[in-house]
Amino acid sequence: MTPGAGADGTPGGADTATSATSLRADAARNVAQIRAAAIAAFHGRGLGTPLEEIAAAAGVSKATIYNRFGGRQGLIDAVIEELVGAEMRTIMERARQPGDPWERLAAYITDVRDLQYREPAAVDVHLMTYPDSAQVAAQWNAGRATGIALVEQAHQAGVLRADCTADDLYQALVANGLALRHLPKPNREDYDRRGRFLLDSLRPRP
Amino acid sequence: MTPGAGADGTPGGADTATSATSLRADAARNVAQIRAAAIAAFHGRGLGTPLEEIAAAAGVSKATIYNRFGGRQGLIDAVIEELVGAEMRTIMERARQPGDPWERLAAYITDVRDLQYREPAAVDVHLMTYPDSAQVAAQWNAGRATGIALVEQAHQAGVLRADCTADDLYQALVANGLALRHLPKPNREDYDRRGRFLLDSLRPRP
DNA sequence: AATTAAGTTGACGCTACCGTCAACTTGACG
DNA sequence: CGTCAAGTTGACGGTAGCGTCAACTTAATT
Repeated sequence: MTPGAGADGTPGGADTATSATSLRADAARNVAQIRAAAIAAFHGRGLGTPLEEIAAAAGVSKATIYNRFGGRQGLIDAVIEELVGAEMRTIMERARQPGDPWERLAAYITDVRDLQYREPAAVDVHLMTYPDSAQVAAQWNAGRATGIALVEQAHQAGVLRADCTADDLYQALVANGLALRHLPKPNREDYDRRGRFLLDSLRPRP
Repeated sequence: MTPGAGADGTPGGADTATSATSLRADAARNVAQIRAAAIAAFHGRGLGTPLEEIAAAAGVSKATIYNRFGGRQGLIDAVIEELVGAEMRTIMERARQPGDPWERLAAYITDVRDLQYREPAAVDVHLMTYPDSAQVAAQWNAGRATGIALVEQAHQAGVLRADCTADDLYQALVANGLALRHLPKPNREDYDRRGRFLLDSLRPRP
């Protein structure tokens, strides 16, 4: 049996929770070490971190990652929830809470920007750098749907400038992520001030 | 004598204008073809275009580019003025014209964004992707100085929100360039609308 | 047309990453 | 403690780009 799973990414059945489908002890240990190393590496360098680096950090060979996870995609699928999904879900939940439409939209934007600042891997999700990962695609879609809904509600309440589309919002957030990825990281003060500029630019023109 | 020039980038003396320092006829022809190919390639793909591609388009071997220009840097130096410098200079001149400080700042931002939209190589200059090219560094500095001056004058006239710095402006323009570089090119209508958002976000808060 | 300096280039070695496989090692079980 | 399927890995071949050099070609000069 080919160990690496082409599509599902969980060859031995090492789902985030139930990693019990009869893995030999050493293999189970390696899975854990690789996951931990991947989380650390993705956190520091984004989802494009060379697999050999992750393997070295986990104390295994690159080939073992292919054996256990089937490649980068499977590895991403195995850790993206813990790395980004949980936080994104919290943010979207907060945005779905009843309340003032503008406050909710502003909170969403602020929260996403904050996540991008803290977590390079989130930028990869927002950019869909690895669109073939089912998990990433799902999270991307969820975020997109939330943004669309918030924009629509804000429009209906008249608290968002009329000519602003959901795509404009998406574009602004992605551009922000790209800047974080490619430019020296701004200090928090500057970053937050620019966040305020963005929010201000979205208010209805007086 | 080593042909490729380490620092000045013009080995045979093939300055933009006076390419007369005794190049053999075939070599002079090659220089012209390489320049033309580089301009076309940089225009389409930015300053990172593989040299082998440019060489092929020019009908020469990659090594000839190294012989005549000393590598990517020299090649950039040889064409960046024609490719970007001229337009940037026009833009800066327009911004230095006497007139309403806000109009001038807004025109500068609009013009730079427009140039970025039309010319990928301009984005490389704004990003300083190749900081070792003297020409590129010079253009970058000139643009930066112009931006700083415009921001200062706008502040003095009270037409720019007080908490906006020149770095904020730089960051916004660079993020815009990054988005153009890494995302599907937006249509003109969307792009211009977002430009208006940016300008609006810079006005003093009421 | 002979000479030769100037010019060109194919082929090479280098870096950095990916993905694979035959051969080896080892945990688990009788 | 032997057996062997499960697991690991070093080494390999592939891609994509860079920069260099010895060997070859050719324009210019006499």
